[in-house]
Amino acid sequence: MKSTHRDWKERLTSVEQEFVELWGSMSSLWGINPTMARIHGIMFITGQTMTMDDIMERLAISRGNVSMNLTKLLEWGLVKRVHRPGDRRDYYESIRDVWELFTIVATQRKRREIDPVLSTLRRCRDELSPEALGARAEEDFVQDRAKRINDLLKFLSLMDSLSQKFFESHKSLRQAVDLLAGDGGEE
Amino acid sequence: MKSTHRDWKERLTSVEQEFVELWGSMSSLWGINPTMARIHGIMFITGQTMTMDDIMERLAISRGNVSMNLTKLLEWGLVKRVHRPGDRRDYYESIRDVWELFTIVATQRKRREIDPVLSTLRRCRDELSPEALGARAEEDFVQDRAKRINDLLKFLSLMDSLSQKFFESHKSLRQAVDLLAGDGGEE
DNA sequence: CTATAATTTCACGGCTTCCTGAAAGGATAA
DNA sequence: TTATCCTTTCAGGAAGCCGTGAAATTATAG
Repeated sequence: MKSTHRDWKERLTSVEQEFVELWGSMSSLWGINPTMARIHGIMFITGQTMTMDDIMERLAISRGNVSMNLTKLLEWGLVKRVHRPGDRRDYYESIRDVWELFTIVATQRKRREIDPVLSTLRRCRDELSPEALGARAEEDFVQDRAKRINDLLKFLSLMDSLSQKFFESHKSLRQAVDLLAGDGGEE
Repeated sequence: MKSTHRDWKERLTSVEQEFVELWGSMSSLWGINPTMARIHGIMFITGQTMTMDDIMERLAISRGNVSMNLTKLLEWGLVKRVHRPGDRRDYYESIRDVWELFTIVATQRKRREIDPVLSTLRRCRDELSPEALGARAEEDFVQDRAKRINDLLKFLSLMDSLSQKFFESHKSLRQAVDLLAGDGGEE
């Protein structure tokens, strides 16, 4: 019962490690690369502000790698740079709030991936319109393709506006959920 | 005004091509590879049933590639195999309905990626519980990590059940949307 | 301004993922 | 059964992505 101090610290570290790997494997879901996710993960789970050297050591990766991925994380807005008086080094810390995290990821993916898809689809639609094809737009072949594209556009626009509404109301939704759920665990 | 026949057919094909490339570039959003998405795309946009040779020719890829990716598409349930009497070859066709498509993709991603994440997170939570760590679970360090993991679990479980409800009601939601929207285009 | 500390950039190499084409496997008709 | 047609499998190779480490750049202290 004496040497448990080292024990539980090691246990804690190994859980952190497990979490970081989990975060890394989720990266495809976020649309980022595994290392970028891991760097975020280690700061998120520990809640610590870290220097590049801390991260290099903890994840056993090179300085360049850390630098490049931190830059991306800053661009995404998932991580913030902070300074300490009397210390030249840059420190970094993760956004802490889960809802905010999720909102950022969803917003970025929408902007980077979904919006371009929508505009390409609209261009496809216009290329099949009577304005572009004249009377030939009446052909069954054309009508058929046009209908599919329109159905897609309708659907994606709907999803888009639904998610928009969801995120706009996320603060109140969150309050509601917190109230309803109390502090009573997850399930 | 005579030679427009070739013209508009080419225009149509080029729009189809554009769509297929769009579908390919969306693949990361779906969690599949670009070729798999393209194969699905060409069947979806044309609405045709196709043989392996049709697809090989249209996308300029090898037989083995088509075969492997069709197998995956069948596993996902995005494509069905159909037969024609008096023809030995296998024909394939895409699911037509946009909502069904989306439901399938979302369900598969959940099963393949989100569910495993949830169970790993639960394991992390249990490893930080008093049952596993004894009195050390009271330490601030541990409490802190445990809280983050619990917040995450709460959040993800909520999202999970929300999306569950969304998909369960997708038929009625769809009817409602169709009714409300009429046939009046996308925006 | 110079020296030093910290960070960023980027060419190169390693790794993973994907694709090809040929060979094996399977099904149908004769 | 054998011949023919079609599909699947898989070893090897190509292509793209990712990480490294050293050099270049930037920032700060003296």
